[in-house]
Amino acid sequence: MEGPPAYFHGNSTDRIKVGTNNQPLETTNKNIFEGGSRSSGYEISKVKSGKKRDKESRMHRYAFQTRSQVDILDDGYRWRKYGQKAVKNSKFPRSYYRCTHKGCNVKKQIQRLSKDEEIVVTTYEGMHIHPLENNAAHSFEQIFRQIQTYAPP
DNA sequence: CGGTTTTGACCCGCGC
DNA sequence: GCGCGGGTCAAAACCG
Repeated sequence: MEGPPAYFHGNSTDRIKVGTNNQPLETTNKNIFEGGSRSSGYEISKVKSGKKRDKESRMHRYAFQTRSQVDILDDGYRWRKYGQKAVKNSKFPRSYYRCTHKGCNVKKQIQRLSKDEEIVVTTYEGMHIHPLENNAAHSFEQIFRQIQTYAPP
């Protein structure tokens, strides 16, 4: 398996602190509820046959684009990476993270656009049922703040 | 040592 | 029915 981008190779443990606006951070909030042309498994309307316990997990989906050099944004939660797949239209692989809470099944996808490698699309799926770490909540709040107040040159 | 990343395999829905 | 594309699992490696 060769082909992982440089940023994946080198610093996978390197997490960006949101409070540190060292690099330009351009963010655009947009919700993607597309499901039209392709089946990407976006919306699970009906469950089917007694497969396994299937709860309403893929309900709240929210994604925002971030212009950053790092993929992992510190939102104050603990994430465990459980997969990485290459997307068809993207030159870069998509990473799958899951919240490491007890009973909190929140998932998170991180994808980088092939055209603009500076743009990182982060997609959240589900709702957290557990409070944030001590005072890490400020991280997420600051992310939101930067989303709305950033003014591109 | 424990938690997490890594990476290939496996699964599932859909289109041909 | 098979192949494709995307999503998840699980075992070993890895790092504090």
